Amino acid sequence: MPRARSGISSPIPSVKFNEALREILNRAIDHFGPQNWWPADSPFEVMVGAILTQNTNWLNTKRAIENLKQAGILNPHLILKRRRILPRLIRPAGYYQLKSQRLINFVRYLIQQYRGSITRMRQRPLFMLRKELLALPGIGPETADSILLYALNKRIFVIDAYTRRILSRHNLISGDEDYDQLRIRCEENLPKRISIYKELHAQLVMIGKTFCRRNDPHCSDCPIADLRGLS
DNA sequence: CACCAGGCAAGTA
DNA sequence: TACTTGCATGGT
Repeated sequence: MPRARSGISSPIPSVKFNEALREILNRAIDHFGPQNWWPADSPFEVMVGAILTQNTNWLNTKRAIENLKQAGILNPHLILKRRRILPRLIRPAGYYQLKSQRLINFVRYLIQQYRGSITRMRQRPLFMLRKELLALPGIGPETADSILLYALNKRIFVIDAYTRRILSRHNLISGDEDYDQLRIRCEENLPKRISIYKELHAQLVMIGKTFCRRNDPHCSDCPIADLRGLS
């Protein structure tokens, strides 16, 4: 029997949730093809992208990254050295003052703790890194986990607005879980494989961008339109 | 024109 | 703890 105790709603039994995640992943891959995220030429570019794309359209983020490449400063030391020109270069990504400072703080951390070496950074265990990243200003849970999963190849699942909206609209979660509750619930119901975590998050973003906008959900030809948890 | 985008932090009560 | 607001550009 489903438990409904003490006012805490538990939308769906776990045994169904894992099947739902599997089904979402399989159907999305059928529909969109494998995404092989994160789209970037280097782990450092992933990190920069993760910060620049906060609440920002990916196309605008790409423009900002392209500007950094064009200027030849897409590495920790040069970003620090040329920090004065950052706002102009990353302008298309929006919040450019804020994000310039976030990038500067981040590369300072990378240089001071790891001499700018991502290889050295990767030696450190997952949850020590997560704690360090979350202590930096402007690095919240989603940004931290994106960096950990896609730049450092650590096994942690990324929750974003699309993930929450899609699972919520399909009644697979109640929607009021906090970030870590939702992350852990997903991790518990997924094969413990980094490649699965990477691909599922990528596919959820594809579904979200294409079929599950804030307003205007044209969910008719969405590959998971018929998936529903609970009732 | 309004609304949105691969968040986060600071302020308020 | 639970809301609200600022940050800002470019697409639809």
